[in-house]
Amino acid sequence: METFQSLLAKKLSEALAKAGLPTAGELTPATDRRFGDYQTNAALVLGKERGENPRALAEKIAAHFDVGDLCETPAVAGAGFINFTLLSGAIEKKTLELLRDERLGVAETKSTQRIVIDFGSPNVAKPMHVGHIRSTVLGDALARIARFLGHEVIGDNHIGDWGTQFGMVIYGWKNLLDRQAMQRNPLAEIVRVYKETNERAASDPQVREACRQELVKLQEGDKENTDIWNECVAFSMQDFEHVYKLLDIHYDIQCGESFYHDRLPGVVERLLKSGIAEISEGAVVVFFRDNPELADKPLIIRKRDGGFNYATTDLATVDYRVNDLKADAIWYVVGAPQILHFKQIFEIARREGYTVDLRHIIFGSILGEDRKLMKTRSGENVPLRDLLEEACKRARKIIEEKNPQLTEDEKIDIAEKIGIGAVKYADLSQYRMTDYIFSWEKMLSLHGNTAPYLQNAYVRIRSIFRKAGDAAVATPLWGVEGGTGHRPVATTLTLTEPAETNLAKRLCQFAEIVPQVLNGFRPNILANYLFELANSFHTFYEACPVLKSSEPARSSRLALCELTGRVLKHGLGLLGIKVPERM
RNA sequence: GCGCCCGUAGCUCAGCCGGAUAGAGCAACGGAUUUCUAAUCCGUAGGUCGAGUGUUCGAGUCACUCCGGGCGCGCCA
Repeated sequence: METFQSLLAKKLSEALAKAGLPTAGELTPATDRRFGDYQTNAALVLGKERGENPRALAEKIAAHFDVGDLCETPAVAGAGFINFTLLSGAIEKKTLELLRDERLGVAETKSTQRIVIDFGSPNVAKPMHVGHIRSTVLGDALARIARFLGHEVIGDNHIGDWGTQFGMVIYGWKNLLDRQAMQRNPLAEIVRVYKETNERAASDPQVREACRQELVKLQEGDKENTDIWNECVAFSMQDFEHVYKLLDIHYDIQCGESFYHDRLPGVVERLLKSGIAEISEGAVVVFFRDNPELADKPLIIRKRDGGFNYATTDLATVDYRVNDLKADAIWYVVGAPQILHFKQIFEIARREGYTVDLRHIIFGSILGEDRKLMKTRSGENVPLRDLLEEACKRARKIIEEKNPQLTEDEKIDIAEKIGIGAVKYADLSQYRMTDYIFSWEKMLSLHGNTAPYLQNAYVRIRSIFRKAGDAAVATPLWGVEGGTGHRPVATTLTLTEPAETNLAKRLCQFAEIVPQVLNGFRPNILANYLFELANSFHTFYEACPVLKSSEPARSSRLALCELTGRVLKHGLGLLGIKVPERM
């Protein structure tokens, strides 16, 4: 199914050809309602190229434009814009098509890729905290969207389970462990001894050296240290799993840093052999002398003491993902501070001849309400687990106020959908590059541009269908998955009220918006669209009674409700956000 | 010192490859509910897009300079 935008774009290039003009400019949604629904700047672009009067060119193009039953006669306006206004018949027809389409009009991509998405990546023996939200939630949303568009996605959790910190963890385990505390809350105790060791090591060189020795023993395969390591990983994984369950995050694979341990020597050897790396001051280093940007920024891939670092691991990871997983693209959803690191890694991969499409998807920092950076190390960060539970608790409180008659099970379920949804939406609705100001108030506010606002639109729709009963909504919706379980009786649509037409147009735009998300990795444009859709629905809801209206309006409006509900549910689903039936 | 990111309404933010008179939400103020969930809707007010130069039919968007904030730059990840 084609979108209005692509249909009009096609007609535009036909018109240009008929007018003897080359393809030029673009066809976009109108910037303002006054200008109709879509616009093109083709005449402006051509006017500039050929030194001709843009308005005259616009008139010429418009004259050759075959409107069919799609839109009104194109209008030339301003400096030479051509504006298109859809005919309501075309909107009605398209809306009916969408009702029958389980993909809601969204076309699958023509160039399917196998994409490894590296996101989340918490560290073992460190608590997951607010700083992990962005990578996890953003990566998951991108994975869902890419998958929906037809890509083959492999979500990979590159867990930090093999770093230098394990020297400290093992040292702390051996010297500082409180067995009783360990039984009560294993992860908390591991974190405690790690932190304490960290502090001791900072001031005591002997402790530092001891930690280093423990790390070397672990890397050499020492039995005792390996056992400790295994236990630490297992305890941490339990905590991660709990959080992932709450967040509804699912990975296809979880190849942490330790997974690549055996491959590291081979990476260094290969790079030395090919001359990409060289030995410098005892370490193995890659220089980028012919790259002005990186010329003074070499990358160490083997330390003087023979140890490997995360650069080595990341290089081995590229190998694995390309050679074993057969990835066409790898997306790293990792914070902005690592820009330089990935530039270096990508440059090495390029030198080695890899053609895989490597993307570093960066995002801004998480700031406290004081606008200062939330430190990730040895700070008093809110554990993610507590944060999410707090979100649910606060949602629960509001549910008790608004809807106390719900059953206990319903309240728990709804509180989770609202609380978690609020946290995710607060993040995803913002452009990823913008620094994120963490605020309980904002995150959990149930007013304005928030998940609960969108969820409420869905709930209102569901309420209508519950009230409508069997007579109005006899059979399931064409068995479509993701349908709301009922189908409107309408086989034709009659849009008369402005609120109806606006809502229908909005619904038609879903298919135009979703593919754009991957262009720049911006889930916020989908969030923004859904907010506008919910807004259009609420306006419609206020202005247009559904069940109390008479035919044919009643059936038409039920159809609009049905479709709105499905787009909201599916759209929020692409962001990893669930919708409740009541709230 | 070098590099990257950011600077838009009182606050939090949209604004994709340059397009028409820069948009939302919150807060403020004024309205709307015998109603399918008011967790809502409608309206009013609010701006030198950090500053300046340049590129052109056209700049929040591109280039350069400066100011302010953040991050990063050889053995942590």
